[in-house]
Amino acid sequence: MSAVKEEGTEHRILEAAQRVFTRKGMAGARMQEVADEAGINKALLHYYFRDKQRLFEGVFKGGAEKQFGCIWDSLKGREHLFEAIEAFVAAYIDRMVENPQLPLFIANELNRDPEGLRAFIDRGMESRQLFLKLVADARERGEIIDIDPRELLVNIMAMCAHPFIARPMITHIHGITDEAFRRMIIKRRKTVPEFIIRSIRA
Amino acid sequence: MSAVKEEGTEHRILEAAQRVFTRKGMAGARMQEVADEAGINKALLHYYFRDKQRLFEGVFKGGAEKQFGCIWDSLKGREHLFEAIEAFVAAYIDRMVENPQLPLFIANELNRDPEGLRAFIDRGMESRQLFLKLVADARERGEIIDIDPRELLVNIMAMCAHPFIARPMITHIHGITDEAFRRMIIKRRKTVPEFIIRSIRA
DNA sequence: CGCAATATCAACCATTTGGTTAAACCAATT
DNA sequence: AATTGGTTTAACCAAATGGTTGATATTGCG
Repeated sequence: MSAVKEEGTEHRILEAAQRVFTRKGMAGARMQEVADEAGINKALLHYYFRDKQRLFEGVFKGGAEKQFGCIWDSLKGREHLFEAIEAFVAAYIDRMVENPQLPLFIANELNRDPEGLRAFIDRGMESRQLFLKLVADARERGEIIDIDPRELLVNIMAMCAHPFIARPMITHIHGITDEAFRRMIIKRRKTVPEFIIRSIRA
Repeated sequence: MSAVKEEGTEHRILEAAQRVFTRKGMAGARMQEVADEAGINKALLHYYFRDKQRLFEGVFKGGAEKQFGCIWDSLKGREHLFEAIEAFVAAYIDRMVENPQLPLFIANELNRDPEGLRAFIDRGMESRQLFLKLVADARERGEIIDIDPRELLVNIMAMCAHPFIARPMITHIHGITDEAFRRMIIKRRKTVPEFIIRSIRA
């Protein structure tokens, strides 16, 4: 039994599929390419995941949903808004560094089929409530200015996700290498929370 | 001659193609669907635009490139950073309101083929230089804190573009209607510059 | 071992899809 | 009216693609 097989075919398929799907999107991904990347036969793909749609869902559940759940969870147990923002941004960026293609992939598939992926979004609902409460508390204590908390959340997520979505544009327009881009991202774990907090502090 | 024909077949094809391409992406778009949407035969598509790639380029040049050029141009002639930021954000959001699917489409195609679309990005280079200069000037006058201007530009673009890219996620997680989303966007023409300027003002 | 269940594969099939062809249409010109 | 040029169409084609089948390994177990 080869070392490759030991890893478990199903898991290997999911990893390959995630790479291909995030690279090419649902429409652009080819079953043959997934099979090749997993080092197996195309028929075996349909043996484990009946069709493309189910394979896609498998990838989405195992990858995207878990990653984003992780990000939302970083808010849990926080008692102060600023601390929560720092944790959220750090978690967001760390997850994106692990899988830089993810945000664009998710944005795409959410646009393609907004209804079908409700469950994915719902996982963040709980943490969203907590975030709103932290904002309200901070506002009451006079620590921050009056700001629409929903807009604040949009801004935070925008600054975390967008560099990964617009990466080719950013690297090219600023004439920086991939390595410099990586350094910029790492720096943003600190600068983004600073940027946000400076903007809302009373 | 019917009123429809009067508009010019080529132009009508481009409009239809832009709708289909931005809705489905390059890989997901079907030539037949473009033909249907333009109310013409599929063969006629190939008569005007030899193949899918050329049709895509036609759409990109006529749509995306023009739109983004417009945004960059809003910086021209500005003398003060804050004023420039206000103009840039307003132009960015206005263009996106006109064509909400555009940022996701561009992000996708730029990722798919970073090399092939250099010309598109290059159009912004001139304005980018101006932006850097405005930041340096403001810094010298002590009006703003010390901040990496490239990161600032990333943040600005992130806050402008991301709501359109993550729209399904935002509307669902905040439980708002399309109309409420539209209002939020309009409001952001003011709140985003405020947010940014508050954050960088010395 | 022998046998049943699971896993894997090569070859195949039906449909979709980008692209072509040859003929018809139509408006202007001779 | 006949010619000519650009425009439009229906029918067609080859390649790509998602999915199936039936046979062949491989594994676990009595």
